[in-house]
Amino acid sequence: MQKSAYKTKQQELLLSYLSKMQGKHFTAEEIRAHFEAKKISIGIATIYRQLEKLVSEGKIQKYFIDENSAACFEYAGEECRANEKHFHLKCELCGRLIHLECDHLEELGGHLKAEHGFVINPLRTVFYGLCSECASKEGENE
Amino acid sequence: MQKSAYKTKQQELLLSYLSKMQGKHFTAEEIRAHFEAKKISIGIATIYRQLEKLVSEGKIQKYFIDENSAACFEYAGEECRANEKHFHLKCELCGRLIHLECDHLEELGGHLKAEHGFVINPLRTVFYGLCSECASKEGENE
DNA sequence: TTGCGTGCAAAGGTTTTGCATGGCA
DNA sequence: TGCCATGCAAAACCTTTGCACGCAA
Repeated sequence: MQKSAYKTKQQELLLSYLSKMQGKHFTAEEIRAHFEAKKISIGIATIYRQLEKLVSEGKIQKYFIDENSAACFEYAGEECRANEKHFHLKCELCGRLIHLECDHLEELGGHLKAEHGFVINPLRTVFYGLCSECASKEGENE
Repeated sequence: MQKSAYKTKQQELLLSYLSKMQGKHFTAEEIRAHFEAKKISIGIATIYRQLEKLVSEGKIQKYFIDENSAACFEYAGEECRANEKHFHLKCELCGRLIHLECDHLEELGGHLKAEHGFVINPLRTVFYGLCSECASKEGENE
């Protein structure tokens, strides 16, 4: 299970970049483009392999935003990991991804566990719907 | 907006099949295989086009279960459509997809709207986590 | 007859994999 | 030196699209 015997430059670069950008999301391609802009070339395959490893180690998370677009990754800070209140909202109209911390959601987790035996994973769960701006726009038209 | 001027055999077959299988989920490929087994050949492109139309009409829903596997579709019964309490839970371990109706979740929708201006779409939102069985198994190991 | 829906094949995009090379220990 | 990680290219996968044909109205 412990196979990451070697430390490499790409590994470090990647992790340090992600950790500096807490609270933001990235696709594999965006990461590659970022380093390319800095004249650092990292193969896309390497990025995918590193991200996969980091996900399995719990250092970053992977989100499914849209099935036809690329997966999003985000650094999991220490606070964030132990946080049952942090959820993601995805607007179906404008595509915005919103971070939300709310006690009510923590409560929801407790309820699902107590009443339904389901242990929710806030790090992977995404709520779909309409953000406030798009919802009010929609309201005008209907 | 109303362009479905024509009724076709494939259309009927597809909708009647999906409506008979309420509460179950299908991928486009599974649908194709089902009809092939019955010696009825429907092109995969046609299935995708029909499903897309049915989704935009609200007759079926589309779920993102895993980003690297195919999208899942499910018939939206009348009761189901007007239902703010119907949510899906996806077990990350055993892969099971659970249907859940719960007043608490309806309340959650109200809270998100009132406090955060976010209008949740229950038909697309999937909660990830561990089902009761997998959660208890995990508990033993830890 | 008109034109939408179908089917096939090709294209599109994201992610994975095989294999030779390079770098860490 | 030994072996993991990298990089490139090719493959795999799901989904969309272009185009000609067939079928519904």
